[in-house]
Amino acid sequence: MSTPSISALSSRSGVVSPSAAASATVVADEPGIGAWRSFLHAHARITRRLDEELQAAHGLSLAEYDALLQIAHAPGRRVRMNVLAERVILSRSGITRLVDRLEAAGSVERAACSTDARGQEAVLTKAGLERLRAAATTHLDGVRRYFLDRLDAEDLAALEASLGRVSDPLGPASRSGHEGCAPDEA
Amino acid sequence: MSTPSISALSSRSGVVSPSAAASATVVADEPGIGAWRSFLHAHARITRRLDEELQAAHGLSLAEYDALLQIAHAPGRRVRMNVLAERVILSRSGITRLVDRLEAAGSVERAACSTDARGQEAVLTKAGLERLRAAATTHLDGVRRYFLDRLDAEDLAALEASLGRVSDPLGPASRSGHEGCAPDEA
DNA sequence: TGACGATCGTTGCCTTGTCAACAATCGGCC
DNA sequence: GGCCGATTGTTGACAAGGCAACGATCGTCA
Repeated sequence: MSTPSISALSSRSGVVSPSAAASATVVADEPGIGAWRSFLHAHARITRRLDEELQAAHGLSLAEYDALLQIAHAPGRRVRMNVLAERVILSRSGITRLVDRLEAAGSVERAACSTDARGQEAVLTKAGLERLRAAATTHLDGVRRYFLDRLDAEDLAALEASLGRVSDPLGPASRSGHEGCAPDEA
Repeated sequence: MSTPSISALSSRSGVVSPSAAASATVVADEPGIGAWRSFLHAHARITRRLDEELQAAHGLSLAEYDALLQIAHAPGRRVRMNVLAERVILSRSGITRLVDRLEAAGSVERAACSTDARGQEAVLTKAGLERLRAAATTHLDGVRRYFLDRLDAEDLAALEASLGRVSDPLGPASRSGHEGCAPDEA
């Protein structure tokens, strides 16, 4: 588990020091790089913390928590592996294995998809829902402490707008609007 | 390589639908969660893209790039493993292995630390510097395309301020101000 | 109806990074 | 000076996730 780090990646100043010998310039700097570094740093620190807390308190990684949440939100509390992978931002094999774990833990069950014989759905169990509920308090508490509480409403609005703009199309991105197989739950 | 996903993690609405049967409420929602989700999403998308590009063009992961950059910025182009780990946000073992790779590629060399017999330093080689320079153009170009160009100066300033505030102390964080062993390069 | 490319979920193999344990060394305190 | 806890870098064992390949199925088009 844990966050993969990624970390920062840019420069500070074009020239290290006037006295530094040979080739002093490493990488040209640029306005805005500071924001980028803050972005990476904040992400690395916060997600690491959140993951630790979630793991310690409920034995869930952030990705697993997210998967449970996505399933819980879907109509019928079931989602095709397919779309789950997309939402949690994992490869198909990654989702297969993540669901394996959740299934082994009894939080999720697999079910054949009624309209597509190739398909599998991940269905949230009662135990899974319970686990998610418990984990949510821990998680949301962390998000508040590390993120929300440090920003006022204005900051949050600005952040959401900026970051939303940043991640929107991002090149040749595919987007499907489907959900699962079952139309809905009774 | 690639980004570890992490993904989003919160809720949309407290109640799924008035018609949804049994326990409809999954997780309580909260103002600001939208910003948080944007944050995670933007990070996942962008770093994945940047990592792919860097990997394809120069065979470097984002973490490796960052490590090279950190070393290049240090006085003498050398850094203690110790502090390098801290800056790249990796565990000590993680840094050992990352430097192993860079060393195998000829981008870095290990050297004993003059003032602490336990210590090792990662020293940037000429080839490493060259590689970093080449990679930097690719990388900075990506950062611009995916991040900087989508935000105006005001957004960037706001982002930097907000995110900086968010990642600052973050609880019991240690901070050392050291650099390496050698005072500086001739 | 049958053939053919596309899609779905899974699996084997690989890479990356973590944790725990280790030997070597440091630093302080007696 | 010598002991003892703390720190440093490395290693072994492991978890997580990606890619490529697979068998099964779908959808389309002839």
